[in-house]
Amino acid sequence: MTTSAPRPEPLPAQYAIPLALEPSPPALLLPTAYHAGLLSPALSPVSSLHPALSSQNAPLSGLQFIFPRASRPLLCTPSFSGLAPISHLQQPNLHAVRVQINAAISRGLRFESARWLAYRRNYLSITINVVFDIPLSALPTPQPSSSPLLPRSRQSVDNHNFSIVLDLRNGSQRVVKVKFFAVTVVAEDEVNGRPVELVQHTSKRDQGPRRKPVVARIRPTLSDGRIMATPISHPASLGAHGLVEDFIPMDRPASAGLSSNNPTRGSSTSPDYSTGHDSEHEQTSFDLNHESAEIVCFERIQFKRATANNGRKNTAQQMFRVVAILYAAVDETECFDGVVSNAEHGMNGIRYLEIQRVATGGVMVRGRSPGHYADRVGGGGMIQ
DNA sequence: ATCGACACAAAGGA
DNA sequence: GTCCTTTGTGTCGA
Repeated sequence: MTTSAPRPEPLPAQYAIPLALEPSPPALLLPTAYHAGLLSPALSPVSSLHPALSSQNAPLSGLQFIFPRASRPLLCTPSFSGLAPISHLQQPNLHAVRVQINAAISRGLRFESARWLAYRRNYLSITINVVFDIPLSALPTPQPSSSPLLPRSRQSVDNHNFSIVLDLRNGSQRVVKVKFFAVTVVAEDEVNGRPVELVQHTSKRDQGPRRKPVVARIRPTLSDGRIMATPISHPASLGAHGLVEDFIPMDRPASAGLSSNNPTRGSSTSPDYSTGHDSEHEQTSFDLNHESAEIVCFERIQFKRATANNGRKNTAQQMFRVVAILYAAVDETECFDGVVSNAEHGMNGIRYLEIQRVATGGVMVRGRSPGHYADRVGGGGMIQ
């Protein structure tokens, strides 16, 4: 043990209560906090949790961790603030659909010296949960072809129950049916909004590919009277914790996951990036696994670069923020040049329209080892 | 200074 | 106990 510092000690109790430290609106402690109703008191808790989640759905005062290795400093998360929707969803009956994106960084950040701190080389886990807020009276008719694998309390909801209102340059609007929804995570400079690259590793880390975080397709699911967004996944991609660790990238056919010989030894669930076409397969060809939770979890995310001027006095400290984005995918043919909305091209005639995003406040990202900063003037990893 | 690559070590699971 | 996987981080060179 001459080259490595000892494992970090468990966080002192005061660090495990970000609510008391976070200056911005209340933050999540755990993904399960969504289900405890902490984030959205107007919404009822979900009862159809995956056992791995529900068994740990203890009161937050117990500070239960849903991830292993309790010695890691986990589960401090800055709050994500909602911004104004960029596009508007509605149902065919013109009922407006409000969207709530709940996101948390459940691993990889520390709260130190009154700011959020990350290390470029350490993994982040970012969880996203989406709730489509529709009055019970306006709930769509469930699909008759709902998967028999679904728990009785859940039924998939046809994406075509949702439309998006596109603003056109000529001032008019156009209503387009949603083919499917997707979420992703990006980062940007807190001051100027310029993109900051994130990378996602496989469990092989340096031996595997590094990619941008995938755009994870999700499916609206009627769950106990609410429409939640369930990650579309396949059994091999479910991790040991019951959380989804891997998603169908935009450029991977949905059917590939079912036939891939993705090893499931241990908790390793390496994403398979080898195949490469987009798919417009409707999710009906891809039954929702009954173990899926209503949480998308992006594992092994890293900042590609550090913030500038870390630890230098009399210089402007650069800060990054993490952004969770909800997209609605529509047919490119329906989305002609007059569309004002923020759109990104997918493959095979799909265009991703941003519905809404939520973002953290500033996060300082250190590029070197913790020991480097601990040795600085002030010691103890002082940031100044 | 930053960042990628290589390496070692610690923790946990099989 | 061993062996393997995962991941934090020390170090070095570009």
